[in-house]
Amino acid sequence: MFTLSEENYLKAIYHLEIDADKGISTNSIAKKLETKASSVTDMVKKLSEKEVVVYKKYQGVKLTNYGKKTAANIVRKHRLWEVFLVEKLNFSWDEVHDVAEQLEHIKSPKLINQLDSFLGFPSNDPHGDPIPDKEGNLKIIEKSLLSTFSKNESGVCVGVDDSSSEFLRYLDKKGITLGKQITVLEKEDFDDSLSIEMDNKKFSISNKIANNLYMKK
Amino acid sequence: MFTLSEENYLKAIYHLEIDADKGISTNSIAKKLETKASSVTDMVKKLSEKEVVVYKKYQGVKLTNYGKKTAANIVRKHRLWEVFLVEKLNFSWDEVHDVAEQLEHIKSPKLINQLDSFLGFPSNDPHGDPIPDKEGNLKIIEKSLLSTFSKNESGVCVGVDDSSSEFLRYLDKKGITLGKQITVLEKEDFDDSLSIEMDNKKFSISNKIANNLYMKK
DNA sequence: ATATATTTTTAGACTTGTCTAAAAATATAT
DNA sequence: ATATATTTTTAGACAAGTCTAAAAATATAT
Repeated sequence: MFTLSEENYLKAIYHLEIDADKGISTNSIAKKLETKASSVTDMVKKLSEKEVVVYKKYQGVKLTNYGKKTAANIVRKHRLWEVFLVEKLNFSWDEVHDVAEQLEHIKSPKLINQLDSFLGFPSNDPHGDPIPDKEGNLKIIEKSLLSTFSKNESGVCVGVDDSSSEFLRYLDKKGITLGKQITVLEKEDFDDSLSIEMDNKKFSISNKIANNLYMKK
Repeated sequence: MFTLSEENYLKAIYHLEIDADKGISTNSIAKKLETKASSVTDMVKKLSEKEVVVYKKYQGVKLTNYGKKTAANIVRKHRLWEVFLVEKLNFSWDEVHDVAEQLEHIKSPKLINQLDSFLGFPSNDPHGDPIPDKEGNLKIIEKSLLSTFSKNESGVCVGVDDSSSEFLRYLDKKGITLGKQITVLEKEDFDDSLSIEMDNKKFSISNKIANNLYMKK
């Protein structure tokens, strides 16, 4: 069994490992959890004791298989709760994160399995992120940032990189939601902004936005 | 804002105050929370600092209005989650307690209000206990223990006193659920057991059982 | 390759919530 | 009313998780 704090560390390391394949540095964990490097060192030793990470001084950490599975289960809970909040309790996608952050720590296998079934076994959360299965496996889908599209390319919005309230509310304002078909009409060289077409309407978005939108071609 | 531990103390004191009207003793809190009297003294001082209880050395504690409201809100959350687990996730009434004990500490007013609405604003939890409203008010209903019924008296089961799994599973086995009409046919003097009629069937139950069943006449 | 900067770890301290053992206050019994 | 028992509080300790400041290791730059 893991404490709330241990679970948060596991989840942070899990997320960091997804984009970086090498050992995860003490500092990167500290940054992600908004804590101090010294605290990370302390905790990492405990996690190593519990055999969820491999840790060698000054070399960073790496999740063991057991650690990966444990972390994936926390992420699974987080994302299922997010679906619940949006689908059943009328939360909008920019409001779910903080609550799911609490709910993910509830311990009850029955609860999460029943919730999964109640929600119809969803495969993605409200931000398009995949929900790990019971064994902790993630189905990675082919996706690319809208900012990488070239002129006249077209695709469907399947996810967001940044899940901050500000960004999500901006998307709401523009009518950009998961499932929307978007076509790049023009790329501006000087600021990398894009002219796009969506719902038969044309408008332009900045590079910063395009750089946070995942598309399926 | 209150810590998990503080919330548990508040809830314990709240429940103890419901049947005892005087100051709640250190020992009774310790017993309820399965902790030591010295720990209770420590915590009670903190709660007193936070103005949720009035505490005088050796005199026990009493919730302030603010404390009562805070505690009622935790109970409200607990009972709403219990309804959710039974009605939506197919938990049986003997399985909900431990999970609700965790869920009651989730902090999000929107969550609990939406949950309330999603459940259709229930007034009682799966054990028949009333759910406090947003202001912390409890609607106390008129109810009496089946053990106090006299011969030929009849009523509807509206709650249980003991919510232990063992007791609830016994009731399931006998088919006794909330809403069932029960008539006392006979009272045995030597062991205070009752012969009752329910669903056109006659059977007998011990005094211990009758002493844990709340009825509405 | 050596000096400098950065990262990581260690050492020691602090907070929260708990405990044991002993002291103090209150309650009970004869 | 005095002795005895019970309850409550205090004092001091401990574990978990965090922090600051200093030391040690590693990385970077010229």
